[in-house]
Amino acid sequence: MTRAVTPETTLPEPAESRTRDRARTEAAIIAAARQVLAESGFQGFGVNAVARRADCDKQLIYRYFGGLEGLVEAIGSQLATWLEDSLAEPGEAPPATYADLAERLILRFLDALRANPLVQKIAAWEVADPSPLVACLTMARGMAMVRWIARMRGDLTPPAALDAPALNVVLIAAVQQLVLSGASSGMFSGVDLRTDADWDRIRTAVRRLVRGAYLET
Amino acid sequence: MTRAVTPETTLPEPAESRTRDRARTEAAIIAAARQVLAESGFQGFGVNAVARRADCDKQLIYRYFGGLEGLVEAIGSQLATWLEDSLAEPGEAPPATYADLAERLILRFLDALRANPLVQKIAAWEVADPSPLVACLTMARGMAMVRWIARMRGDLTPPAALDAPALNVVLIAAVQQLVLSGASSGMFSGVDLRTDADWDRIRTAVRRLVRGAYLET
DNA sequence: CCCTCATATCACCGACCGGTGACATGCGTA
DNA sequence: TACGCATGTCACCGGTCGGTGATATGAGGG
Repeated sequence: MTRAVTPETTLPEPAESRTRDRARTEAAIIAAARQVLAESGFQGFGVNAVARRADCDKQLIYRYFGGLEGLVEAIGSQLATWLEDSLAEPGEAPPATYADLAERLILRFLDALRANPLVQKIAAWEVADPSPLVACLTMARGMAMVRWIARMRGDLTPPAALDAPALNVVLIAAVQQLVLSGASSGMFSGVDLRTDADWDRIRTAVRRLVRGAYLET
Repeated sequence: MTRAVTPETTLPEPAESRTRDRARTEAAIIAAARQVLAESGFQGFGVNAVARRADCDKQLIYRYFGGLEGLVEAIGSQLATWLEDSLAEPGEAPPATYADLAERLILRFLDALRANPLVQKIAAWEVADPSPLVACLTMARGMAMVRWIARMRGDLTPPAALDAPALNVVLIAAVQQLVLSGASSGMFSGVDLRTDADWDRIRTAVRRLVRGAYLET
């Protein structure tokens, strides 16, 4: 025991110290941030938690990203493209009517959001804490949504007498709220949102609402 | 300066020291808790913040309520009755059809929630942080909702072929998400939610959805 | 080979948090 | 009047947070 500073207890692998590769470290930090956010939500999302998860010093977050702000921006820029990919369905026949389009839109969004804890946590973050930190994420998510809708719409036009954007946004909002509530508490307003059968009820109701709104004279 | 412990700087009114009234103090603490929650959200909702706002020592929160848990329960028990009162409209003609009932239900809920920052913050809390602390609030809110719906429904019965609870819960969820997003960021998915005109768009869309779902053959 | 600099780590700071024990004080009562 | 207890106050603890300056260390170029 020449140097009794007791640092050896924390170093099981002293030979392989560290890769010393900035790009790799940055990627690890971003991945850690996404994991922390997806698992713990924006509560407990901070420099310390991300650094712990990435197994590096938090100083690197400040050096490479300029703090949490820059890190969140980096996540946001990734998120936009990733979200669109997650929503797109490559070999799908284009919808025949606008009601078909709207129905497919809403139900696809339901499945995609339900399968994505990270986006769920971001959406919850948006409503629970209107901090400037989350503004870029909100923006990225919103732009991805409208681009996806525009691309999926193609040249279909909604009935002129209807406010299709308002109708769609109401149903999108419904899906988002139900998915968030289902993920957090398993129900909403007395209706269970756990099993696939529960969600089939919701899907049926959504279909009914879309059909009734768009197909009626 | 006989006792130079410097406590005089913090006592501008030494004569009126304090009322020494437990019931009054408890009420002040509950009121402070509701204010903190309504203004700052569940972030920054803690013993220290509430005690500061109530202008008393946080020790009293532990003594009188057994900690934050008991305080939240006290708020929850108040909330249930208060919510129902806020939603009820005394001298209102009963709805003629189930579609009328549903439409009135949804739109009333929209206005009531939009006017209540406290309930908004509680709703946001529910989806953002599924902690046991908020469970009683969720419960109180849910029970108030179903009682209110049952009381408003009277003896009207929905069309047998429809899953009315599912349809209603979808629209209630939509309203809640839109109100929360509007309050936090002023928009949702690219649609503005600030002015009364914006909300009239939403109301029209909701009406259209209700009519289409319930009145169609 | 050595020097340099980017990379990574460490130690520390002030602030705030939830929680608790000890103390002061005034009200009701014996 | 004097005591006891409920009410109110204060100081302190351990812990975590965001943020920063100083320092080690390894890779690559002269």
